Amino acid sequence: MTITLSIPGIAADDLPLEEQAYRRLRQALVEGVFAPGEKLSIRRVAEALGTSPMPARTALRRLATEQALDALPSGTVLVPRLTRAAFQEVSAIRAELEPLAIRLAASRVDSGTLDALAAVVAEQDAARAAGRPELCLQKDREFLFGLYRQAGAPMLLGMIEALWLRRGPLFWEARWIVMGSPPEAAHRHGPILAALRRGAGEEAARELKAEIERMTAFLSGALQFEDEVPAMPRAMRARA
Amino acid sequence: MTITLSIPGIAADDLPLEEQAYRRLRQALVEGVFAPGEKLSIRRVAEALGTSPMPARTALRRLATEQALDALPSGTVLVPRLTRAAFQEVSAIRAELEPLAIRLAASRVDSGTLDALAAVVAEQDAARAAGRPELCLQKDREFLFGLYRQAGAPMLLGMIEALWLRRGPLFWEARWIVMGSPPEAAHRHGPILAALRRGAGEEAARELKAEIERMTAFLSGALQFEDEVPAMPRAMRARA
DNA sequence: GCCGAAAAAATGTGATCACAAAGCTCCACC
DNA sequence: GGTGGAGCTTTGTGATCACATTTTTTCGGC
Repeated sequence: MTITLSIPGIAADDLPLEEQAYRRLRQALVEGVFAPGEKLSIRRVAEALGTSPMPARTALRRLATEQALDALPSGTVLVPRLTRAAFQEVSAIRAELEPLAIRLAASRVDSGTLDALAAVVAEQDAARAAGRPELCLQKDREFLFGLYRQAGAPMLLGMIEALWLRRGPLFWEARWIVMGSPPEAAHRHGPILAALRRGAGEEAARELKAEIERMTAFLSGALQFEDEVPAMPRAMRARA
Repeated sequence: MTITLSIPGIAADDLPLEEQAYRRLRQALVEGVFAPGEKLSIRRVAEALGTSPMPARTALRRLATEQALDALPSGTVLVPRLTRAAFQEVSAIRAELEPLAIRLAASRVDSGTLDALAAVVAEQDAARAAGRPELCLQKDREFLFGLYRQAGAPMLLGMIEALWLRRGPLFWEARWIVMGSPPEAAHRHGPILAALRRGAGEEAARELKAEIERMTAFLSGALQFEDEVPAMPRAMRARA
């Protein structure tokens, strides 16, 4: 029962079903649609996606391979619980890789791109002032990845994306905390931009590293992790 | 036509065929069985493995996901050519992540493990003296990963393994160069061990970083990369 | 001899089926 | 009331088939 969802000529989604499944699952993971610890069975996901089990199976395997999902020895795959240790591990790796990306980008970025990034920072500040946390986080991501893309290092970019994916659900839950947090916990991208304009890549990298470590310390104190929650809520959301 | 290759009770390879295919392909990649740029079709690999196309397909996809293989837009997968830029990118990432692993391991290793690692270093020196490059590289890997495992950081370990996998074929080709190289190009693990015994994790990390950067600079000058070879040999090895 | 179009082969994708193992349910029995 | 096991359900795995697309080969024409 294959149902074409849109006119084949117009649609941009002529991608393989497996790719669509992968992206939708990935998006759902970032958005925190699934509860940590929830089992994702191939057939259930396939049904939710309206496809045969095959694309779902491949997509789930891909996500498990990049550790965005955990795999049981039986083969069953489930949404990982981000423990405190895992959060700190992800943060420690970020604190090494993202400054490296900044250093690489520093010698390649042009002033036009820096202007565009400055605009993103301004939009982020506006979003924060307007009390729109999800837009604020989106702009934050836009700024950083816009910069990382300039590094011209595709593998590094992929690894950083995987880290963000892993951290995704937790960070999404934490957005309200971030909004109501004291000023010292807010991202400060201005100094990074300033350093880059001066061509001081090393300094920009140090700024970012400090920012990540500051944010990690704050969240580490503000968040309650999966391994510290006595009872698991176990939400039953089958949508994908 | 499913042929059980060994007695089900005794064999340790009761793993899923997909897992076996994945490991064999991975091993083959590290050993440089495939020529860079060689296309690996699902059916050909499946035939070489003696299975149906399905496990081969999943295994190839997994390897492509972790960027151990390149994927064409058509879906065809091929052995990546390690360009100079890619080699330097991998090295730059290694120079950040592996020292981090050392730092994390520093506060957790016990002296017994350090003794065992010292033995590995001794074995490596012996292998070098005996002119056995493959054993020497094996011991090198054994030493470093033995240390990284102590970090208690599974994601980090997985990322480092992926980096080594990507670098694998090239490094394998380079083993003769490394053997005949001047002393300043040889790995020096002694100082790392010494620093760890003193509990100076930061110093050990700096040592390793310097070692990786030294090695990178040397290989960068000694090796001829895929993007710098005028004609591609295009070996036809179908074995898996 | 060389270029290009048509035919043929090969390839990736996805659906469906069969099967074995793991998990769960429910009821009998202690 | 608690426990254990039989039976059913669900799950992952792997094979096979059909189909559309891409790639290669081949052959005709310039």
